[in-house]
Order: sequence, then C-alpha cells, then structure tokens
Amino acid sequence: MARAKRSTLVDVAREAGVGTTTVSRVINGGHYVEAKTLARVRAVMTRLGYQPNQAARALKGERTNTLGLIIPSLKDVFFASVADIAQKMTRKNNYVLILLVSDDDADQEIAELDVFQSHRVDGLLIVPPRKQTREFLASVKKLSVPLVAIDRPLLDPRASSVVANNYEAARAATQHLIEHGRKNILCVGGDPELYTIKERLRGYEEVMRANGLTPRSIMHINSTENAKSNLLPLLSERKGRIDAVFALYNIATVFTYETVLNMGRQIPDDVALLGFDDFDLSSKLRPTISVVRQPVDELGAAAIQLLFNRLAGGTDATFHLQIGTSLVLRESCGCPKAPL
Amino acid sequence: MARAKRSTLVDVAREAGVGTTTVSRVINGGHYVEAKTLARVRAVMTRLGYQPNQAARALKGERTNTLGLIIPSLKDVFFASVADIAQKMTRKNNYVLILLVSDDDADQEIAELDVFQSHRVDGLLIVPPRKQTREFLASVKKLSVPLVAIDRPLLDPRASSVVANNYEAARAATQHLIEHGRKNILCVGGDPELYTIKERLRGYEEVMRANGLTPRSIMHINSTENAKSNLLPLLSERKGRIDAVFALYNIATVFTYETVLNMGRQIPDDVALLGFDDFDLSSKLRPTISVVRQPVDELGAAAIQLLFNRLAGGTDATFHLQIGTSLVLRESCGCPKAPL
DNA sequence: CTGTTAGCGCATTCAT
DNA sequence: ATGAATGCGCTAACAG
Repeated sequence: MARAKRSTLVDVAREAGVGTTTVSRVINGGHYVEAKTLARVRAVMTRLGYQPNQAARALKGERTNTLGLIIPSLKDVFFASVADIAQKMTRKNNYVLILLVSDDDADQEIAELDVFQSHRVDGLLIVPPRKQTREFLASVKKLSVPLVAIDRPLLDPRASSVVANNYEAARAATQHLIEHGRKNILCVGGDPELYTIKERLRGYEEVMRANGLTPRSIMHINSTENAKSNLLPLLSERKGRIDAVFALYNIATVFTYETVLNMGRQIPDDVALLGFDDFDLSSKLRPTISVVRQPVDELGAAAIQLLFNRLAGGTDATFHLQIGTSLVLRESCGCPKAPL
Repeated sequence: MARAKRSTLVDVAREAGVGTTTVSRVINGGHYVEAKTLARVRAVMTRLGYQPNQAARALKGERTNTLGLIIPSLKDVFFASVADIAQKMTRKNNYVLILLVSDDDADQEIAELDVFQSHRVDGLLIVPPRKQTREFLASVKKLSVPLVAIDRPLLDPRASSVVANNYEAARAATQHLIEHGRKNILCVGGDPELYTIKERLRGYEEVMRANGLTPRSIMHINSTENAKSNLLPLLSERKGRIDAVFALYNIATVFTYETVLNMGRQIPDDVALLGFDDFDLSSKLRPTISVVRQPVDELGAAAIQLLFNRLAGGTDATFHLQIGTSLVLRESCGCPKAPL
C-alpha cells in the first residue's frame, strides 16, 4: 500500500555499477552476461524490489505479453472452463490474460476488439457472437494480431478455429438412443441460428433418416415456462408417443428433465434422455443424466497453443481443428445403473 | 489479420494538419479545441482506424486502465460470479480486467502479485489465499496500488475488504432449522482453517448452545468417498439420531444430499438439509434444496466500487464491508413445497 | 562480455 | 486555441 516510487532499470544499473544493457540482458534471461555480474545485478534487483515495467517494453514495439479472451458469459460452465484453461495456459507461457464478456452480442464484441487493440494484446481468443454481422467481420479483418475462434467457427475463413465435432457427436448420441430401441426421438434445442445447434441438429436428423425414423425437433427452449408450455403438448401426444429426447445443450437437458418428471413420466423407462454438454450435477440428479461431453480443456488448450505457435513465428497457416467428443453414459439414456 | 503498422498520434496530427497536442486533447475529451478542428481530427482518426496506444499512456506515468483480479478458481460458481461482475463493473469504468487464478495457494498468489506489479495494474481485487503466510502478507504490504479483499478478509488490517456476514447467516440458518423442530443438527463443513467456514461454524455453535442444544460438527468433507465414509456412521447413530444437517458450503451440501438419499433416508422428513451458497441446480434436485444465498453481485460490485473510489482520489480510509445474506427456503429444510 | 545512445507513442509543460 | 519540445522505462543497434 505504501505508494513508493518504483525503481527502474536505470536505478538497478546505477546501484549495480553496470550499464542498462546489462540489466536488460539479465531481465531477459541473463545470456551473454558474466556469472558474477549476473549475480550482482540480480541481488540489486531483489533488494530494490525491481519489477520491469511492461508498458515500457510494450512501447518499444515488443510484446505486451498479454492475450485477450472474449466469451459470451462467465456464468455458463462451459465458457467458464474455457476461460479457466485459457488463463492457465497463458500464464504458463508467461503471458497474462485479459478477460472480456460479450453477452453474445456482436456490437459489444466489436467494441471489445477495439479495447483489445488499444491495449495492444499480442493475440486474441474469441467465441464469435451468435450473429456474425458484417460489421463484426470487418472489425475482425482489420485486426493486426493473430486470432483464434473457439466453440464456433468464424465466418471469415482466414481465422483459425477450434471447435468440437458437434455433428459427429450428435450422430453418436442419436445412434445410441436408437440402439436402446427408441424410435420416436425428439430433439430439443435452443437458438437454431447458432452454429453448434445447427450442427447437432444436422447430425441428429441424418441418423434418424438413415434409420428410417422421422426426425422431430423443437427449438427455442430456453426457460422453464417455455419448456413446459412447448414441450408438454409434444410429450403428451398419443400416437407416435415420444420415447426419447436428445437435448442439444445443457440447459435444455435440465428443462426437459424437469418437464418430464413433472408430468409424472419416468426417465428412462417412459422417456430416455441424453443431453449435450455435461454439467455439474449431472450425476447427482435421479436418474443420473447421460450426456455428450466436450473436452473443454482440450479445446481451450489447442486454441491457445495455436496462438502461441503463431506468436513464436510459426506458420501463418489457418487451422480448423475439430475435436472429438465422448458419450458419458449414465442412467437417463436407458443404460443400466452403475453399481455403487 | 493483415499485419499493417498501426497509425499513431503523430500520423493523425500530420494527416489532420494539426499539432500532436491537439490530437492528444481530442483523445482526452476534446476540451479547448475548436469545434471545426475537433471534427476534422476525429474524422482522420476514424479514417486511419487510430487506436491510442495504452502502453504509451501508461509509460507517461498515467493509468494503465487495468485492474487485476485473483480468484482461487473459475470452476467454482461463486468465484466465477465474482469474476463476472468484476469484469462488468471494470468495463463500465472504461477499464479492463486481468484475470489470474491462484488455486488458493499463497505462493502462487505471491507470484501473481508480482505479475500484476509488472503489468502496472491500477488496482487489485483479490480473494486472499486459504493460508495467508507471512511471505504473502509481506508481498501485499509492498504493493503500491490500492487493494481490496473479497470473500475473506486480509490479515493485514490496512487492506479494505468486502465479505458476506457469514456469522449472521449461519445463525439465521441454524435458527431456522430449530424452528422446524429439529434438535440434533449436524454441521458439515470443509476446510476448518478457512475464514468463511470458521465464521459459519461459530454462528451455528452459538445458536445451538443458546437453545440448549449440543453442537456437533464434522469438517473436511470434500469428496463423495470421504462424505460417505465419514458422514454415514454419524447419520446412522441410534441415540441422538441426527435430524438435520447444516452444510457449510455448496459441495458439502451436495455430498450430504447424496449420502442421505443413498442410505435410504428421506429429506426433509428424516433429515432436514440446509446449505450454504446457492448452486445451479438447487431447485432441480428432489427435494429442492434450501440454502443461504450470498449476494455475489453485491459483494463484487461493492469491492470494485471501493477500488474506483480510491482511484478517483477518494479517501485512503480502510473499509471492512459486511454484506447481509438471505435464506432461500425451498423444500429440503422442511418448509412446505411451493405450489407449482 | 559490456556500455552509450536513440527512439517507441503519448501527455505535458511552456510558449505563442 | 494550438504547437514544439521533453521524457516516461525499456530494448536494440552499434561500439568497444
């Protein structure tokens, strides 16, 4: 708390009786410096509590050692996990992460890109907004630092991206329900404009058709009320009675779970349930919920790695990584209860 | 992506046919600049896509417009929410937030304080580590920027802090269970070294004694296994059979829930359950779980506000804010089921 | 191996 | 109302 003036590189040089270059070298690894000098300078730095001023280094046109991250929200476990792994990887590379939350809004994300420009971050990891407006894409194009998109690809093909293989995941999930003998499988989703949702829906529909079954889906499920009023009629239909639900994102899974139980039907006996995205208490609900799990850490790590490769002067090539998912089979899909 | 050299203030000045001072003035609000000049300069800035270089401003000894946040983890909803509100408030003040995760480790947190010093953040919001070692406190003392502690007070009394009133919250919770006629109330907690846990335990014990009841507690519940093996024997005791549990943190609540149900007892009929800290699916579990809710947003907002007040040149006084909590009464405590 | 020096982009006196 | 000149702390030539 004591507002003491910080010591600078020059102070250190003076105290240690060396030139500024030497001190600079010590800061940056101590190469080409005599061991004795090195030790002396280091001692002085410690004594003075010297901390290099990143602003000055940045001004020299060097790196700011700063990465920017834009996610739609921190309250969503998935994105919080992305932020978590991103910050860990960033730190490991001796960088620091600036966090901006976009609320999934393109205009806000444009403003945030500006902020990052202003702060001269060395690279950017972003979850593109739901609607990638032309203005947004223009802003992206003007960026002068490497950028990697995560979770959803950027419409600008020149940007690298790391996403889960949503399509294959949905295929596997649907296939699994079919193998449990389910025939009237309903697909429950959120915003149909969203890339991930579209891909998942596509996978579901293809597998249904390939098995001679009729795909049925309902989108825009995003609240308890709306789940009840929209889902309930569908689930109550007599003919072609729905015997399974494939929910396209974690909240939809929970809403479906709630709605089904509230109408007095059994999971999985009456209605099997398989969700997309794992969530905290998936194994605490009764029955436990089977889900498609996205390897968030892998996604995040791969994305940050892409960024650092670029920063390390690697190729300028664009990568579009698709990461595989896995099925976590618990009880709700109809799989046997795991032994205690 | 196009690596174009960014235009600088000088470029703008040249293009606009004015001096650098004028441009600087425009950037900083445009006072004392003729309307016509102002418009012209602004136009040039837009055309060139000019973005002031924060590094340069910082170097001038001014602000970096950057705040630092240290939290133990992003995977904990509580801390994720702190980060969320912190970043929102920070942005609103035209600042930016750098996020560091400490894993609740003092040494790591010391290192992170250094990183923040190096990046010259203007202020710091931190969740102090579980164990505030002497070294850690020394590092804090050496800081030259305002710092506010959140969730747990800092042992250094010169630092401001914003915490929930854990003690009162625990009193109210315990009292509530007693009012439901419960007499053998067990308190289930985590790390007994933790400030929040200690305060909550203290509140619980006092109310128990004040009502002529015997407090009983078990700490270190932090995994499903350990919950089962430690909790089960206690809950199975015949005499003085436990008829309620007050769980001191969200995970403990879930572990208790799971353990009780697994042993075939009913909540709340056999064992009432009241938890500390709300969690995502608290109202989706059967029965729904009653909890003490901490107003995270209020906590975070108050803390950031304290920081900005200081930065605005406000008083240097130290504040120790205690924020009140509320009881969210659902079914697990014995309250009547809410009507659908 | 080591020291001297010239900017990086900006805010700021101090003039005008 | 505006401009010229200075320096913030550091790195990178360039000399020794």
